[in-house]
Amino acid sequence: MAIQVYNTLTRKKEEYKPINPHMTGFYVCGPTVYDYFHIGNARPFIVFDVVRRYLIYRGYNVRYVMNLTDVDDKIINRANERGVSSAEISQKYIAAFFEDIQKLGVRPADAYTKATDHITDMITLIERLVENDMAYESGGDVFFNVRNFEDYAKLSGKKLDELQVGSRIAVDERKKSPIDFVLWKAAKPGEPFWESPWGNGRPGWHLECSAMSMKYLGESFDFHAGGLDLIFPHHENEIAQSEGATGKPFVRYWLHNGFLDIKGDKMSKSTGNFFTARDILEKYPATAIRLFFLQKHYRSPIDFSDEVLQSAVTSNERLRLSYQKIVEAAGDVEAISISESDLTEEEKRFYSMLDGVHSEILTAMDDDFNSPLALGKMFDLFRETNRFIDNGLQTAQSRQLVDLARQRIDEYDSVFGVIDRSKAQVGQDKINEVVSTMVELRNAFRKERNFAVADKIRDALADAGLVIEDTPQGAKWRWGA
RNA sequence: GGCGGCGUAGCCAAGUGGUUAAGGCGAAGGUCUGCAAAACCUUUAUUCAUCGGUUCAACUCCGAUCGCCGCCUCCA
Repeated sequence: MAIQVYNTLTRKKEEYKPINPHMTGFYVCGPTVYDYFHIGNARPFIVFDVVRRYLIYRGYNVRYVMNLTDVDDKIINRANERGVSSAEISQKYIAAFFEDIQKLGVRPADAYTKATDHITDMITLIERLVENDMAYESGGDVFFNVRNFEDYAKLSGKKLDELQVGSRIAVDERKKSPIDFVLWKAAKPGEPFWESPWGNGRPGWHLECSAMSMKYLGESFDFHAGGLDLIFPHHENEIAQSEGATGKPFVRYWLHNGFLDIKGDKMSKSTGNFFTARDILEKYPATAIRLFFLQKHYRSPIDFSDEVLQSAVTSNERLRLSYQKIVEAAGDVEAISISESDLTEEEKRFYSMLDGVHSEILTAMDDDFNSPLALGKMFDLFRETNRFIDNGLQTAQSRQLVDLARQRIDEYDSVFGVIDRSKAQVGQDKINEVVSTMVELRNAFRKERNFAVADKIRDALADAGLVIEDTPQGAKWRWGA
């Protein structure tokens, strides 16, 4: 079964066929670094990283590139507000960006490309467009000549005559057509600028993505992803700039994630209706935040609420504790091969459940990365494995099977990253000794059936975030949620 | 106005022309426990916004209605 992806360009699911069998090119629109990114911005970073991980899991050699847009009106405005340089602003928020995605468990891209490092590539691209009569200079600015690019609006499906041009932004009178967009902006006082054939200036918004994606992934590549709102104009204009210059199809599959809403409204910096990712990370574990996102399909809108996030925290705890239980139950198993004929009936059932879940998870993810369905199957796998363990592991084969389940879970979680392993180890420092002593004391009181004191110890530890569990193997402690 | 999306249990959420409408959270009961915790078991949608239509058969396709949301030139 091949992977099916929903392609915004064709508005249907298509089978994924690599352009180049040796390299899957994947470009994701990254941040404009003028502020901390908010939890809605985090969605594409997380979900497309998962898409990329899944492609890798399925054997594709993915080259994953993300831009850092560090020249832009918003950065300049922010710099002016604070009386610092644009570079200071962008450096600060690039550093913050890396901190935040790292905490969110997003794997690093193969390349992060900064717009300011690629000015000459952008100028070259504009020159090609001018040569092709796809762009024209006017008063130090260079505009894309939309009327000369036949395929314009093929991604967004808009009709040029019906675009309500100027509804939000005043139309520049130097444009040949109001729908033309700027490729190069002449320098204004107090703004960063670079030299160009059209005088000093700076690149327009969409240009860096065209220039950098083609530079690192080739003039035609497989995937380009970003938020729904980027379809128009950003990605539309990228197509125009790229194909207008090369005459080749730019991107095969366009992927767009749905929005994160707050009480039904889009989370947006311009309205002040947002929470930064770093604030949310203060309150919730990253694996719970990931689960929150991945339990909904990436193209659907999500309503952000503490209630739903809290339920993700609870399910995340369930995964975390069950995983630990599975690891402990498997113990240090010897690598013996499982021969099906030696298995008990129950073991056979478990073994075939493992294979059933495996194919269900692959089928789910193959179908346009249906992570909610796949995670549902993973919860099934946990429940079945817990039950299998609870029924008692009599044979070496049984423990071997549990270990196989553990391996499978590790595989799946290499894609999803929803199991919190940060608390897997009980503390190794002084706290460990203190807590162990407390637990021993409590055991002593329990033996004397002095439950009042024993419970008081347990309550005190609970206040410190520690959970005591009395198991058949004795009392254990762990960190709570 | 143009284009696009959505409406499934208390909440979140998969699904889709015909098997019991996944899974998670919550709630209730049970096993285990001194009590808990964790885990497991059972229960929790005769029904998929509403109304029509197509069909042997629709939650799934078509139409209408209501409600919600996004984009329409620098927002993920």
